[in-house]
Amino acid sequence: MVQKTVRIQDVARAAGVSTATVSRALSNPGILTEATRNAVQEAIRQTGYRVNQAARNLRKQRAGAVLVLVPNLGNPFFSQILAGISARFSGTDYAVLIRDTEGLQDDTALVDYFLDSRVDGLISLDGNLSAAQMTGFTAHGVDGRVVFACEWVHGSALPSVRSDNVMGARLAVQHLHALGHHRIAHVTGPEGNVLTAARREGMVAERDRLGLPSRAEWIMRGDFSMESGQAAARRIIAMQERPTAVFCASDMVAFGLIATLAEAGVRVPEDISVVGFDDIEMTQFYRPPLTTIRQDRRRLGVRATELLLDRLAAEPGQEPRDGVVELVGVQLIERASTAPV
Amino acid sequence: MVQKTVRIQDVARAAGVSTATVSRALSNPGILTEATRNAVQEAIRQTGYRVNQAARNLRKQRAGAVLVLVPNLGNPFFSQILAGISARFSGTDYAVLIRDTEGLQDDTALVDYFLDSRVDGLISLDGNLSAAQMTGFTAHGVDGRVVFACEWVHGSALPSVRSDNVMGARLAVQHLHALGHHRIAHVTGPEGNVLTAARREGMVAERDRLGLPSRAEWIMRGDFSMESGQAAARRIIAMQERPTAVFCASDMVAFGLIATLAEAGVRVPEDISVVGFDDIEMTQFYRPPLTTIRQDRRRLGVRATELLLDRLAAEPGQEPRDGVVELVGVQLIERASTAPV
DNA sequence: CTGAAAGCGCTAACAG
DNA sequence: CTGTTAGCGCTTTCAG
Repeated sequence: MVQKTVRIQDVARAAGVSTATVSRALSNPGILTEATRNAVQEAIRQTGYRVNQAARNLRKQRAGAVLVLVPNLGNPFFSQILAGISARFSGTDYAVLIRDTEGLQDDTALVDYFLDSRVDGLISLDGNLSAAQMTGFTAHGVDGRVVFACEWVHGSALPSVRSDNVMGARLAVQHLHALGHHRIAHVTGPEGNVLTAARREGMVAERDRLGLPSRAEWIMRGDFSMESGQAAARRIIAMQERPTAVFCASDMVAFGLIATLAEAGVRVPEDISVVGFDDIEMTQFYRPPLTTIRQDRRRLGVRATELLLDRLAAEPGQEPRDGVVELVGVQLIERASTAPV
Repeated sequence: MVQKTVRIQDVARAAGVSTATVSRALSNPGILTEATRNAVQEAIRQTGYRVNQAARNLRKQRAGAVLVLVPNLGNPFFSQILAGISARFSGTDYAVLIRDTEGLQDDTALVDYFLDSRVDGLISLDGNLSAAQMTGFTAHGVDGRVVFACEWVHGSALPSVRSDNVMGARLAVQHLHALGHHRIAHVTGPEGNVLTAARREGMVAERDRLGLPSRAEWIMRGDFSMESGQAAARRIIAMQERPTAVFCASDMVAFGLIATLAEAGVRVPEDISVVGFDDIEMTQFYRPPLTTIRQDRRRLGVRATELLLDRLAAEPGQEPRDGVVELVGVQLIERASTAPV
């Protein structure tokens, strides 16, 4: 700031009122006479005054910011959720800080962001926060200002907004079954991830409900990446008894799988049908366009933000404490990667 | 913050020193006796003291944050740049605020972020800031704390870190020429975008240098999106005299193009070779894997951050003012979407 | 309805 | 080397 900064006092002087009155004109104009209000407004215009947020925040004992934790900023999957969060916060007087949990040492306690008065709240897209981090929140009484989006922490009562992952998996299996598929494989996400568990659970439940055969080798561990799709494809190619369809825990996995099958001359959907999960932008122009389960990622972000805003508006210590789990609906998007057996 | 917050005064009392000494122990421990330093450190540990950043920043007349402007947070292209920025700032005491320029009204001046003491600096990935925004920076003397990454503002002297877009385009054309292609088309980015201009310029220059034929209809306007690739494919299919190769201004365009050509029975690379730009994650597992120009997006972010950190360290008004243009090298990545004529 | 005054928690002269 | 003191710029009682 090179410009000589104009302070509230300058406005007060220009308007011939006290600083308290200027402050009121800003935060609660209703309680002022129209005359004074106008005078102040005129003075503000003339001086080009802008309130110093740092000072206001200090005085109001708040940080004026929230932290968003992203497992991997480089992963495009999260960008739409971020966009939703960012959009919902715009217009509020909270700044949005973003941090990748990638390089997060376990000794850099997240709760320090609160203790340092750097943030008033936290939205985590990462469900793999350590137990130490979680107890840190509770120990310092900030757990009422933490919400999860997309992922969540297994066993934690903190509020979360998530897709209906179980339903998504069921829809995928139902769709394949309707096309006549019986031998359905699944490439999971990484072990220890809550989404992995939910999607696998839904897949297994629906498969069993429909009385479809199950073979251990048809459930392959992956990690949401294209490389894990590639690995799964290689295993499938080597199988004695190949599945006729594969449900992948993410679209990226599906891409890796399809590309690798194609290299080996296995065609999708003619030889094997493939369903993804997420419906990222690319799916539509992949070859073949991918049948997948759509998650409303933007809405995940928006709703998590609204949950947090509710909590930020509450008296400290009086935040709603019920373990909110808000389920966002998913949808089967039929494209060309699935076909009758 | 529910916990009763411990202030610097509490530490001072516990250590039997003044608050100034505690402050020194924090910022400049060297000037203290070992004895006092230890006493303070012990008191800090006992009390669990953490400095209130808001207060410190107010006192130091800084915001402790930087703003990153992203044209479209939902676009995965930017995530790697963000990751680089975020990584480089971690460890510094600057928070990273992220804002989408999508919903940005032109009357919400960006300079207000500075004037409200919300940020100390700005990195813009958006080169389409209005003239009003730009003059706002200069008028308020904050232009020494603004840098651009990836994109830049045409005609502005503000520092920027960018890929060597012209070279990238030349490499693409050279590669196609080396494969025997003469009739080379180009799908551009959106009009008015600096990247569009640079890449088209490089393409045209190299084409002419090699004495390759040029036809107006072979230069098709796009906007970096898959949809514009789709549109370009339709036009190509309808052409009397089709190009044998297409250089696309982005990988996304290439995906849309290839998928749409394929639908019409035009094969890549057998019938038409395609080169993209960016080398986003997906390219490797697209079908066919895409030949493209790699941009080091992470480095773009890291270097822009370092440029900004230099400026933030300078005395206000004394920031380096030379119009830095830092070029980051690009690289041709040969995959399977290109082949000899 | 408006003003005076007391800080929010910290750092940086300025003395000693 | 350490303490005293005066604010950073704002909001919010408490009087009037």
